[in-house]
Amino acid sequence: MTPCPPKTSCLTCRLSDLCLPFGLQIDEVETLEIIIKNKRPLRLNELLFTKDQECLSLFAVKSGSFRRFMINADGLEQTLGFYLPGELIGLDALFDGHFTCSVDALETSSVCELPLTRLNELCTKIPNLQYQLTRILSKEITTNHEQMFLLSNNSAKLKIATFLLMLSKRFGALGYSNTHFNLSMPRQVIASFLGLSNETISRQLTALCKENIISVNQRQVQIHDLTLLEAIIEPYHSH
Amino acid sequence: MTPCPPKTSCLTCRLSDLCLPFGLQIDEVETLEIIIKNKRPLRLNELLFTKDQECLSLFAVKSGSFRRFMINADGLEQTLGFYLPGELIGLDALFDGHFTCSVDALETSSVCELPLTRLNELCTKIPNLQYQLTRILSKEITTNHEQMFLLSNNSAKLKIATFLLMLSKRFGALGYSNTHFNLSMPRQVIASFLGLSNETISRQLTALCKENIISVNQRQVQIHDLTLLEAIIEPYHSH
DNA sequence: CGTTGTTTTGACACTAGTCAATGGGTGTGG
DNA sequence: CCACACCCATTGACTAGTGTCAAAACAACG
Repeated sequence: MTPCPPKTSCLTCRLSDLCLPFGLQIDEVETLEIIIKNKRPLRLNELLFTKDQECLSLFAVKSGSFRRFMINADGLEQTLGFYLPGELIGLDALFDGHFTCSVDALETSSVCELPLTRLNELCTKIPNLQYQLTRILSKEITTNHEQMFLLSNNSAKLKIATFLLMLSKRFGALGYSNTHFNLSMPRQVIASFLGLSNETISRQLTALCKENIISVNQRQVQIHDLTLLEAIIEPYHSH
Repeated sequence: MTPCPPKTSCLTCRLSDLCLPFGLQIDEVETLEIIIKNKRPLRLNELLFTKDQECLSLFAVKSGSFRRFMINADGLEQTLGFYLPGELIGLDALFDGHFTCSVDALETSSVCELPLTRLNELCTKIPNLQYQLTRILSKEITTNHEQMFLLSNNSAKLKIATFLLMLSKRFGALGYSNTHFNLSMPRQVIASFLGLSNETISRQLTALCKENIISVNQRQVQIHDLTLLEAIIEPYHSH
C-alpha cells in the first residue's frame, strides 16, 4: 500500500518553465493542471511503457530519470536516449497512437501523466498550449539531430566527451551544477547508447581522468576543465 | 532568366497523401495551396538554407532529394539525414525560429515553400492541418529514433544493410520500386552519414554483391534478396 | 560476511581507418 | 571523334582503435 501522492501543481513546480506550461497564462495553467493524473513513483528498471503499446497518455518527468530503448539484432537492449526532469516522454507516439520504443526508470522516478484525449481537447481551446507542444516537438527533433551528430562521429573519445557535455548542459539548464553530477545509468547503458563496449567507456573515462579533465568516482562525475572537454569536440573552435 | 515554374497544386500532386494535405477536406487543401510559394529548382549541391539562418518558411520536397548536414570537429561536412519527395524540411526550426542544420540538394530538386506566418495562421483556422503537422513532427521523431538505432550499432555491415533497407522502404512508400533504385549521393556522403569511411562503404557493398544479396553499378542499386538483407539486421527474427 | 552485480584492467584478435595506387566514368576542348 | 583531365569508386597494404574474453577489484545489499 503506497500512500496517494500529493496532487501535482504546475503553478508551484520549479520545472514549469521547461515543461508544457511555459508561456501559458495562470488561468490556462490551472486548466491544464486539472487533467494531470498522478501515478505512483516508478522504481529502478520499472517500465513506463513498452514498444508497440497503445499510447493513451504523454508523460512529463517530475523527478529522477528515464531511458528509452529497443531490442537490437543481438537480442540486447539498445539505449536510444535519456529523459531528465521537465522533459516530455511519448512524443513519438503522436503519429499513430503507438509507442515506438520502450521506456524504463533509471532510478526511483516520478512522472505527471497527461491523458491524450483531454490534452488534445485542451490544445484546441488554448492556442498557447498547442504552440508550446509544437515547440517541444521541434526541440525534441533538434535534440535528436545532436545525438545523431554525436553517434556518426567515429571516435570513442569524442563520443564520451560529447556525452558528458550533453549531460552537463542539461543538468545546468535544470538549475543543477554543470560540473558535478551523478550518472543515473550504469556503464553498460552508456555503452549501448554510444555504440561502444562498456570496457571502452571505462578506459576512456580513466583516460580523461589521467588528463586531469575530469574525475570519476563510480557514478559521480566532476568536470575540472569544461574548456578542455569542449576542446576535444571542437579542436578548431570552428563553431 | 529561368521561366516561372507552373503554380503548384496539392490537389493533383501525387505526394499529397504523404505530405501536409493528408486528411484535409478539398476546400481546406485549396486554402493551403494559396499560401504555397514557388521556388526555382535547386541544382546539385545548391544550399536550401544554412545552419543558424532565420527560418521564415518550411519546405516540402516536390522532386529530387536533399541532405541535412553540419560541420564536424574536423571541419568536414557530416551528413545527418536525407529528405525525399513528400517530406517536410525545417521542422527543427519551429522551436526558436532558426535552422539547426544546413540543407543542400543532392541532385536537381524542387520544393514547395510554406511561409511560416501564413502556415501558423492557417493552423489555427484548420484543426485538421494543425493535427497533421503534429503527426508529421511526431513521425520525424520516430524516423530520428530509427536512425539513432542504426548509428549506435557498431558493425559496418549492419549499418550498410540498414541503410539500404531504409531507402528501400522509403522509395517503396513513394510508389517507386523497393528493390531497384538509384542512390543520389556519393559514397563519401553515405560514409559521413553512417560514421564510416568511404572505403568501408565500398568494401561492404562489394561484400554484399559477392553474397548475391545485391548488385551495385555506380549509384544504381538492385536488391536481389530482400529477406537475406533483412536477416542481416534481424538474425533471430526477434522483431 | 558472503553474495551479487558493476567497474576496472589486461591480453589478444579483429574490424575499420588511413594512405596510396589503380581503374572507370563523365565532360571538355582540341 | 579522340585525348585529356577530373572526380569518384575500388582495391591493397598496413595500422590504430575497439571489441572480446577473462580475471580481479570494488561496491551494494541482504
